Amino acid sequence: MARKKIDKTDAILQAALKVFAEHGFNGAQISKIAKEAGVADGTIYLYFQNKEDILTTVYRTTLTGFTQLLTDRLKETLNADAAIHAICEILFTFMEENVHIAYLNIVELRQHPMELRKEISQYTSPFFRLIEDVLQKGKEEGAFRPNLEVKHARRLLFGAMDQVISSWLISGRKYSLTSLIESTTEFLIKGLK
Amino acid sequence: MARKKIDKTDAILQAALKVFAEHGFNGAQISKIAKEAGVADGTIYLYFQNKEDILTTVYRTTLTGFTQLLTDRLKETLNADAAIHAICEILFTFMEENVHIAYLNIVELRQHPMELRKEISQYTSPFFRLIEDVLQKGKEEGAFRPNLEVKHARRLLFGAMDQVISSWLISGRKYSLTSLIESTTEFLIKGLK
Amino acid sequence: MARKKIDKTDAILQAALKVFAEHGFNGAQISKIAKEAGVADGTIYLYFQNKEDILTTVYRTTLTGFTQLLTDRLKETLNADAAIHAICEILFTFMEENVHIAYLNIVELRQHPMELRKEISQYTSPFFRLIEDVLQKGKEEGAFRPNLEVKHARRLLFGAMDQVISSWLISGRKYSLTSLIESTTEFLIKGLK
Amino acid sequence: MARKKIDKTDAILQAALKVFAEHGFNGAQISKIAKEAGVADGTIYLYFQNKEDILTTVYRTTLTGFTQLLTDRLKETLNADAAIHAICEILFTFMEENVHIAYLNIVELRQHPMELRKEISQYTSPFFRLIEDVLQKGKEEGAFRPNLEVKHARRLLFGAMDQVISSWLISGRKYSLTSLIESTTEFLIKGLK
DNA sequence: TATGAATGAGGGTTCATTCAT
DNA sequence: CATGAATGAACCCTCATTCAT
Repeated sequence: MARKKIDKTDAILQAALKVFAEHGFNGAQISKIAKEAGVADGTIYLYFQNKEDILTTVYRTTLTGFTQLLTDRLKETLNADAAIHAICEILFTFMEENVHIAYLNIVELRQHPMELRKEISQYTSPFFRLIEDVLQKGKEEGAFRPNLEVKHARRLLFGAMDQVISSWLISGRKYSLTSLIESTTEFLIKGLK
Repeated sequence: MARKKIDKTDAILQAALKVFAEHGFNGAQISKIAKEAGVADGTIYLYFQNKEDILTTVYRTTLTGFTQLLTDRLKETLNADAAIHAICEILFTFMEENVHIAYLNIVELRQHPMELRKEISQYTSPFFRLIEDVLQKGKEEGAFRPNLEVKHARRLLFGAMDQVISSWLISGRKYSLTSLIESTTEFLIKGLK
Repeated sequence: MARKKIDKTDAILQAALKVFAEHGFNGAQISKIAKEAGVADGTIYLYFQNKEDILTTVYRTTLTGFTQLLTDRLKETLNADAAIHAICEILFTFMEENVHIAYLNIVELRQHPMELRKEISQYTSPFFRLIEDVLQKGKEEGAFRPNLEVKHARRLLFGAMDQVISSWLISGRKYSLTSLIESTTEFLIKGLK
Repeated sequence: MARKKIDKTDAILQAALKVFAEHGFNGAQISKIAKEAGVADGTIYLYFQNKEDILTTVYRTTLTGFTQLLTDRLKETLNADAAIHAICEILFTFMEENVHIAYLNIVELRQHPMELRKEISQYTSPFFRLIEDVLQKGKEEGAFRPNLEVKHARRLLFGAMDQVISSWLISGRKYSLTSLIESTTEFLIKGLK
């Protein structure tokens, strides 16, 4: 029973991720999501409060999963430079393997009223904190310059990588995203020295 | 007469910029824009084809103005490093002085159907080309590393700066954006070496 | 279930017939039709594509029904003169019993862009062909004059009857339409001899 | 001055006739009529009360002119049969020479709320009375059958001719209307005997 | 739980009419 | 008299949400 409930919730979230990514929040009708999930329109409201709740949940589960993945991987890294490399590698690989999430990110992350955006940023912050931890440790280890403002640096890092991903998507994914890991990492690490 | 027409066009564009920035494209009702501009709903359609046309025009005028400003300023720069500094300075200063444009940028730039997005990218590309020119020249001058892929580097640069601006806006502009010019420039230039 | 769907489709068509007949296509607001049908505005769009689709469907069902009725009746007629009489009788009787259809006919039949008109003429042509068949057979049987141009004669016939109906409606139906069957038939048959 | 006023009134009426005929009442925007007439939108309201007033006036002037023409011609006819022939000839010839009026007739004559239609029928009645006079005289002369109900016969006559004109227009005027005078007249006269 | 038919508020756009110049 | 910019009411259609089954 509980199992069934999770299955259906999942089906809806999967469907929503796809439809949101393809059409954006406004272009994603509930009926489209329902059809994609193989349930009735009304059923969706048994699992979610409203359309916004679906989007929020999609973000939460997605980002939680990604953050967990990154956390695990960072434990294996030996030094700050390797950690930066790992972050970029994990991010690019993950996006190349989960294109819907990548699209959702650029299509939706920036288009909402401040209110909703704050709700969403709640789920990005663990990811951001991971980056900041790496930067902080790198600073303490002497790998990065001592006057580095960690939060600001995190924004520069994330912004740069995010833009690379966006451009790749907008181009229609005509080239490999992971092939850009090395050159991107070089830029980032040098910038932090 | 002609003067009056320009005035009204301008009033509508100003209003539209504000309302689009505050509510996004979908949340911006024509009636809201009209009220803000101090005209009747129908009047807007004497100056613009439709809602999309307003957004497009806002982008065009806005970005054209900014690009012109940047072009002029870049002529005065002596070397590649100074040019990078100038780009960041002009961008941050402009955004701090034109908050609506800044908001519009993060709220709208990425949320539209591909068709409209291509229309818009038409107006961002001159700006991007300016950055690329600087990078190319810097490469040739030996200021940046020789294996730099110009387009990719432009994305890294723009993404990093863009994210700094976004974060500043999302924070509610609680700190000064221009105060971040130096630290941002340092990151960018080092990354390019 | 299916039953219910048909009922609602029918209710909307009935309402539409009435409202179209009273106000014409342009004067017939969807909300008026919805109210008359006892449904919400949006419900109409669950059964029809758009306003035009409603009108088209009204015509189709209406004219199909009438043509069927006439076809059946014509099978029983013995000669050409009787057939002409039957056509007039069926037409006048039908219109007297279905006033809305009569009104719709004169209010709407001729007022639309060519495109829509062609769509509609699709449903009138079976009726016209029935008349033409009668005329052709009458010609062959020697009941009508041999140099009769069938299509032209059909227009004369239909026009004459149609005008009688129109005048009757415009008069406010102050007299009986069916009482004019004999005199009308006499005119038509003599004209064809 | 007075002359000028008439000129402009005329220009507007000519333009309105054309635009109404081409697009129907609802499809005929005031701005279209104004442009066609070579005046400003507002100017139209110096000469007419509103859009409906323009249509009404177009009908009045048009039909008055035609009725006058017919009156003159009927004076020359020697007998009832010749008069019927004359009516058909004048009507078909006039319509072939004034296509806009012909179109206006079928596009508009039947599409209006009863109120407006009665206003218009005011201007058609002189024409109808002319036909009725011919029929009455023919009855008295013994040219037509004695039990002929004049009004009813007029409707049959007019309806038949009107339909021939309509079909001709709808066909795109691919054949000559006047070539149908003889066959039409034959039908009408025989029907009246 | 699940369904999907029904709801009805909301919004972009048109265009007859007005009025300041 | 003439202009045409401005007005704003009106209307078709969409779609998130509800609720009877």
